[in-house]
Amino acid sequence: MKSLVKTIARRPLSSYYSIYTFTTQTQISTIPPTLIDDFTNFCYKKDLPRAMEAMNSLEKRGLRAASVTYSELIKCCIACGAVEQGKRVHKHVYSNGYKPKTFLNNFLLNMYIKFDLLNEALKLFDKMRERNVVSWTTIISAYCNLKLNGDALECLVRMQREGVQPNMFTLSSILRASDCLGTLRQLHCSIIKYGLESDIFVRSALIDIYSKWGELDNGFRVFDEMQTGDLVVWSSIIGGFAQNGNGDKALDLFISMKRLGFEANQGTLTSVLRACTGLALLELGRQVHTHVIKTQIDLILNNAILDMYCKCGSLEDASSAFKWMSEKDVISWSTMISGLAQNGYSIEALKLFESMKASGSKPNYITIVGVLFACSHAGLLDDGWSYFRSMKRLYGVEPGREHYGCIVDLLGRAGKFPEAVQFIHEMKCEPDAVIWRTLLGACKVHKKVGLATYVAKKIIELEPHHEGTYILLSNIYADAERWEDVEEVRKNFTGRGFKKEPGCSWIEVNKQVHAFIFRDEAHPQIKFVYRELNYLIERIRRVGYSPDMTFVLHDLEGEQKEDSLRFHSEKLAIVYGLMSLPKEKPVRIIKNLRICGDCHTFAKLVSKTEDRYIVIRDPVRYHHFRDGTCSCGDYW
DNA sequence: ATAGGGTTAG
Repeated sequence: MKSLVKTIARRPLSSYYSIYTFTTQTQISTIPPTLIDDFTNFCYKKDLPRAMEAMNSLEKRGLRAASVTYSELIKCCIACGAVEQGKRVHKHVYSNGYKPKTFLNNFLLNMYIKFDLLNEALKLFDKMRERNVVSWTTIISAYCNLKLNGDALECLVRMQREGVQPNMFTLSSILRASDCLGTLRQLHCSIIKYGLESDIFVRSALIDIYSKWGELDNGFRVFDEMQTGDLVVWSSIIGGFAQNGNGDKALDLFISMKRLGFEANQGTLTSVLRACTGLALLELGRQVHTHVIKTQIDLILNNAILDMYCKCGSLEDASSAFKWMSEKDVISWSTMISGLAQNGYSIEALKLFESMKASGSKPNYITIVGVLFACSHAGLLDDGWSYFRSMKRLYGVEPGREHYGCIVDLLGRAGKFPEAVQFIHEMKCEPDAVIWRTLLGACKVHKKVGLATYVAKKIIELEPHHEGTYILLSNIYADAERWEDVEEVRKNFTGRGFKKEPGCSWIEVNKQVHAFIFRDEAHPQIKFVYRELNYLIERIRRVGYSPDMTFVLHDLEGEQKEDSLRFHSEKLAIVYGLMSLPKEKPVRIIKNLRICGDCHTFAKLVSKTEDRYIVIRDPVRYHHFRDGTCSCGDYW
């Protein structure tokens, strides 16, 4: 009403009367300035319903507010997710042949993108007279979000041909669209050319994308030259190392970041947890968990916590964290199912899968991998087959390499070799080295030397540089005491410039990691460890232990053979754990190579004679030793 | 007005 008085007061007295009479006849809304003011106020107050009403009234009278007012209203529609209202605004803005300014069009573009209406946005975009860098960036980032990388890159060319130069917004957004390293390098060149490398958004995007393309070195270079950075840049580089299996470096950087006074958020801590997961640092991971539990845990962080506990072999912690989660998504369920399966709790994993379905959560590709893995791990041939055969129909998931791999494993473990080979040939995709190596693993378990030779040849054709293949094959020959063949493989292996990676096992004691490397005597207490180990071997010899010589890679003689077995790194780590941890604490060992049969027997017997719970994580499987048995059922 | 990092398998 205030504005009404003002307007009227400015007019000469005669027209005051005429307006007054006029309004009483045709309702108050004919007085335009009031309406526009009200409209503006409603928009700024985010009162969508009344703003829309006011806009309709304006429209009826062919009136229009200022562009900023409309942009406020569009923001309001976006915030409320009001699609229909948004479209009405669009129509109104364009009514009576009016041509809105570019910035208002950009607001409309942005609105359609936020509403996932790319086509509407494109229709508008094509009609716009002027398209500035914001218009282009809006479209490009929409393409990037939809993973339409080609379209995004094409836009980058088109905009420049129209004379619009990309800015830091454009480039930080389009980096994700790199379809190969070449593209990435070209984009990086453009960034340098436009002098945008120091922008923190561009920097974090560069670090991230280099890391995703496996060239973290380049990402680190960008990071290292940094003068100014923020939490996201730090998180990108920490995440990069964590995702590329360099947990050490990730944790180092995390410490540097903290020293500079940055407070980690949930995103950063998710990466830190992933680093703990990779290194199997249960105690450090637990520390992160207890820290975040006091503040805030979102779904992604919670999932990372679950995974950390599973991969550190502590299913008790994982299950309880899972139970307390207020919200669970497919990833939570899948993590838990795979975690149980990998740790040898197949039945529990399958039960959890049933609960998942009952909860209404829809299994995805990865969930089914976990389910099939559970079946193959426990040798549940029939269940595995039936899940595999019905996955498409029941869950809409087309079988892929990983699923085929599980079935090959399932058949191989069951000793059904003709079926496994036939299955591989009938798969819908070309068998790769991973599939054949699965079969090779089964050959080892069932001592199928002949088939192993054939399979290994296939693998070496496909992947000549994979060390694991040679080691596996040589062990298969050693098993069969075919020493000439062992020597042949060894020659082939070293001839290609490989060296067998030394076995390394580590254990976390009192927030410190103690690593033991085969034939390495650097550990300060190594003498005591050896002494204890000898006592221990004597004790378990009495309950029937005799070193199993077939697990020595090279053809050595008698005593020497036993010595090299005796000092396998996991035995040293186990002994150290027994010596330094209280009896009720599990001895958790992590190692870089697969566990050998002799160490496996050793661990089983020790768990019995010493009455200890021992967990060993090797690169592919978990072994929980309790009371003389292992969760893997001696099948790995 | 437009932009960046975090979770499941292999």
